[in-house]
Amino acid sequence: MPEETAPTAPESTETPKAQPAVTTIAEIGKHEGQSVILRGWLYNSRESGKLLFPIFRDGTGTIQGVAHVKSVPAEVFEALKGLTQESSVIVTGKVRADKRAPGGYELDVENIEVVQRVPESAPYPITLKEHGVDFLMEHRHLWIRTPRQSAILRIRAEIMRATAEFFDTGGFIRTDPPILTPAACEGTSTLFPVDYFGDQAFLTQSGQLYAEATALALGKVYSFGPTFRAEKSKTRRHLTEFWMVEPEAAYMDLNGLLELAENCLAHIVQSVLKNRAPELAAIGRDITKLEPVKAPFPRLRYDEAVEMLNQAYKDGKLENPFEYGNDFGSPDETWLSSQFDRPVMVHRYPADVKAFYMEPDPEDPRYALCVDVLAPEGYGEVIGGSQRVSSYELLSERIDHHKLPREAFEWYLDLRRYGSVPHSGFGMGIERVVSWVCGLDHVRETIPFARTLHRIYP
RNA sequence: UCCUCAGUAGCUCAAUGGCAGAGCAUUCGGCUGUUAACCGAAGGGUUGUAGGUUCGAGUCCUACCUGAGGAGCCA
Repeated sequence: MPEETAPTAPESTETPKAQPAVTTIAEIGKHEGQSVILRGWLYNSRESGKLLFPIFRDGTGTIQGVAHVKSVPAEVFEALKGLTQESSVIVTGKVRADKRAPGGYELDVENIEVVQRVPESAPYPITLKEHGVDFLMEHRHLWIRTPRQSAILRIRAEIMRATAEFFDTGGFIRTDPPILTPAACEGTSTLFPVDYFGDQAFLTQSGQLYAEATALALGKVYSFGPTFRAEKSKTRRHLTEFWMVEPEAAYMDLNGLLELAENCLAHIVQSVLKNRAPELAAIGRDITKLEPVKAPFPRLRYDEAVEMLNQAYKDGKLENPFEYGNDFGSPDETWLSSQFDRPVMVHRYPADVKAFYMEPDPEDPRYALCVDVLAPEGYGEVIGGSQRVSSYELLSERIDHHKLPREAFEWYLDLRRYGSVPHSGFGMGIERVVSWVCGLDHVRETIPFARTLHRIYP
């Protein structure tokens, strides 16, 4: 955490005496008893006659200021009195510990410079009162200023940092795939078309196939970037643009992949617990639900998971019976994941319901060497991965069988022509991980500007 | 694409088929420890759109528009 760098205090060409230090609200405890400068915004203010209680925020937290008509210069009192919500201010004040303050400190205001005053005629639209989701999303550019939303975005940043740290320190080389692609990677999802100098191109829906190529070049790799799905999904788990991390490793089998997935998620969750405890508290997250998230995770074969679902149906815990051979539906995943105190890894699904590039289990080729990792508390799938088909003949056959455009996959087949090896990888949806770690009920709050079926503004 | 629900003041919501309301926000006034501060007053409306039923529609009917939640598909 780098210290705040030197201020460019725009005021005073006067006495070059000892200037109060510029600091942040998060660091304010280090300056108890001293005068400091905070640069931020007016979050809210309460007024009681001759006594004003402006609440400031600066992106790192909030702190209540106190200004009495007799304790500050008249022009300072006037500037503060009736100051509008979210006006930007540079405030000087003395830090005082106070048991009544939620953060432990208050600021006795000494001076204030109003950088920009929000006019009364067009007041800040987001009040401290309740708002509907649609209104908040329409004002997302302002909604992210609220303590809860900024805490979520800080946790998101920590999750992304810890993810990169996990792979960087684990010998994985970051090799980002193209975002503009010539054809469907998996041939299933709906893609966003783009005009590419007169040719049809698409926004990527997965970097996996490219990661396979870089893995065979560099050994262990990962990609980390945005992904696009044009599916008309309208649920709390879907975005049309989301961030995915995709590790891929040569000579790694399914067992290695399972270990990688559980270690990755455990590292992420433990990092957030360690480095973002105040933010977790700010959003009211029950951290006893996160503390058990350590390797090893429970592992279930698809067949075992199906048995559990059948029993749950018999016991009346599930509305609909599960039909063997299908992929799990959303209610099935929700119920399964809620049976464990940490993510559960379901592996070896029937090959028929899985993607064409997944390696069949040599012990029983009706099953695929794949895994879905389901987060607890009903959050469902956060990771999907598999060992990849390494045989040229089998992959070639699968491409034909799925009626994929063969010429678009020639380069991918080359990976099996020239030094093919067993290799594995997975994709992890960052927003779903953030949603689970934060205990949110919708992924749209996990990214600064969510792109959903009916929203591309702001 | 399918199912369900919702659209009334800037925001959150009320209103039995019978005068369009409240809280917050804004403006004005009051208040020396407030915690979404409080007290008093004022301004603020084409009830999503278009038709229909009715003496009378925010309310009932039809269509459409917009959005939300779920299913499917996925991360």
